[in-house]
Amino acid sequence: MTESKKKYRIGVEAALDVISGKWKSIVFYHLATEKKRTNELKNLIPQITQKMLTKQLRELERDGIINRIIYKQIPPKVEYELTEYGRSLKTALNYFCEWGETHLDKVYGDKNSVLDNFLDNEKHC
Amino acid sequence: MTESKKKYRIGVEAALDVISGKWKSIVFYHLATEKKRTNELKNLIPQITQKMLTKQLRELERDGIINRIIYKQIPPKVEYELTEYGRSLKTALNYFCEWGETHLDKVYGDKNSVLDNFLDNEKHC
DNA sequence: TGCTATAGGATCATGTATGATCCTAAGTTT
DNA sequence: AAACTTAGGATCATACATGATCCTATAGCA
Repeated sequence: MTESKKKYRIGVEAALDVISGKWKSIVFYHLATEKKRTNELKNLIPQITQKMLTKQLRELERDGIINRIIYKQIPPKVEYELTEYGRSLKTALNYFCEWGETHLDKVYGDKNSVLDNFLDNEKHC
Repeated sequence: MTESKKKYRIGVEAALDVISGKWKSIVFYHLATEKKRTNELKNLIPQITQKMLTKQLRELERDGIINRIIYKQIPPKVEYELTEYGRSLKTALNYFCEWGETHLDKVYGDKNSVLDNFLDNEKHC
């Protein structure tokens, strides 16, 4: 996704370029419900470093998935939200999420033994 | 996907572990139509090295996505086919593929300028 | 005997993604 | 004036994914 005119063989490759990686799907997930400030995201994903978070957000922005909303104030305030285009990814990701949970059930007997319970009160998919 | 009891936050992460990587989706795609011998796959994906192909196939097999069929003969003959479970990924991947093609259209104006035409005669999704 | 065909193992090299740590700007509050 | 707050840049280190190249087993056939 970085080089100009990278070659793809099937659409899946292009989609994976946009959403794969260690953090992107999680960031997407959190933004899917509503827009969030940088620090909110950081708190929702404690293990991510500042640098990685920024990098993922930049790439998602470059790919048109999220908007970056800058408030002119000190201390700085920045919010991120899904774009309309980003929301169009939801359906596909939802199928992926369902399949993934089924897969975890299959591999571990019970998906809840490996799914962090940080989202207990929300739906995962 | 390699460690035992890796932690996930959402199902998407588990699904991505199974199908992301530089070659997996392509291998899956080729097996989605019908089973293939190792060398057939190698020829369909000329850029992949023998080592990488074998590695992807082993991982897909470990994750229950494909079957490895060994014919007891010399020279060796091995075929790979999607399992029933592997076929259950098709729907989700199809959505991903459609979205990916749309994305390429959006980014490059025309997806066909970046999609290798090695599949001209077949559907991409 | 020596060659071919097929699947894949072994070794070493490189590239890309991720991570840890420290630094900055500039208003506001004390 | 000093400390606080927030977003994120800069640097250096490491881990993991991918790649290039060479080697092997074995039966059949020329």
